[in-house]
Amino acid sequence: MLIVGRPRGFDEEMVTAEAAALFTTRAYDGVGVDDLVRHLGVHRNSLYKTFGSKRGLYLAALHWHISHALQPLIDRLHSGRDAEQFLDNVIQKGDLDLLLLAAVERAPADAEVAAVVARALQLLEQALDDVPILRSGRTTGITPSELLGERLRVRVMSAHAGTAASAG
Amino acid sequence: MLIVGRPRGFDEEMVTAEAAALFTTRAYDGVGVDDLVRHLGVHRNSLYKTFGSKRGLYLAALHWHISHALQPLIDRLHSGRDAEQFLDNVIQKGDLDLLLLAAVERAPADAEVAAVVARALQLLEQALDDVPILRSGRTTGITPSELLGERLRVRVMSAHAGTAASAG
DNA sequence: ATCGGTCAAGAACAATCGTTCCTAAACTGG
DNA sequence: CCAGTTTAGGAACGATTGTTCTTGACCGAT
Repeated sequence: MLIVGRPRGFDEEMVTAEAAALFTTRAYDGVGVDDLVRHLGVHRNSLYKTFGSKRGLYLAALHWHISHALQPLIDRLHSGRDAEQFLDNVIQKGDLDLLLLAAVERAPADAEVAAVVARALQLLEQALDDVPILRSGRTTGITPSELLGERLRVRVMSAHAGTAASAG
Repeated sequence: MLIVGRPRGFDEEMVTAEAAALFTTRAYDGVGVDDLVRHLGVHRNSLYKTFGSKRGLYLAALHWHISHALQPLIDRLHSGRDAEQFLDNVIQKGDLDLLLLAAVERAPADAEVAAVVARALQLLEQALDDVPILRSGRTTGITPSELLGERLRVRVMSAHAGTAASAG
């Protein structure tokens, strides 16, 4: 027994990570299965065999995002090491953009996403509560709302930057 | 001259307002033209004749939202009348949710939306800067980021509420 | 009453959506 | 080498996407 069959030609976690990257750039409905197949290099059948559905892949990507982007930030906040750098990466580089998109766009339409995002925000809030962060010279608390809100603004300005440089 | 032809069977601004309501609940790609036709009571041809495309209708709805939801808030902030009530409606009732969705989901994909949203956030920031708002007993400034970020959180929690009442 | 114009109603368009089916390929245990 | 099991490849599914075409209803001016 314990017959395995043909081995996989892809790394499941790597595929999940790249799917997360795709779902970060465009919204859920804006990413087609064709896009996923193209960018991930994995064929339809394998995706459906592994993740069950497009939604399953999205949920996997969301969980990966929380484990590999949110959790490290929370850890740093609790330890105090490089916390500011991580927070800056959230705001400037968009390290939590998938969570941001899930919160604004997906959560109202998908109850499971709403639950996952709510839990994530709760964990983030606890981490931010425990460790007041040095912000712009003053020691003050910062909430998940402020963090994601600030990221939201930078994201919009970044999208606007490439459009009109001379506009007021 | 000045021949008019058959009169319209719908109010353009009312249709724009209802479209705004639809684009607030679901994301842009999540709202089909069929949905618009169904909920607005206006037929395809009329929509395309009036707004040119689905995107045109969305942009009209976004502009309407800014004129009829954001601008009144800005006016109240400058006059100081009922400002807190309006801010609370933004956070609790989601009076700026279309702007929130446009900022997070649509702006990165549509340059014109990015420009409109950036301008809107700029106007909101000026209004919030001019008039410090009394918040939770303390007089302190509030930024658009904090406002929309707080709304984001309430929105997620609201979506999560109907799902699991006993979950921690 | 007839023409020029706009609007309404619905069928129809090609394209894309998420998903499934079928067959060949690649591996392990007998 | 053959049976058994899993993945890869690609065509194909019905449904829905945004958009356009066709036909007829309605209005103001001649």
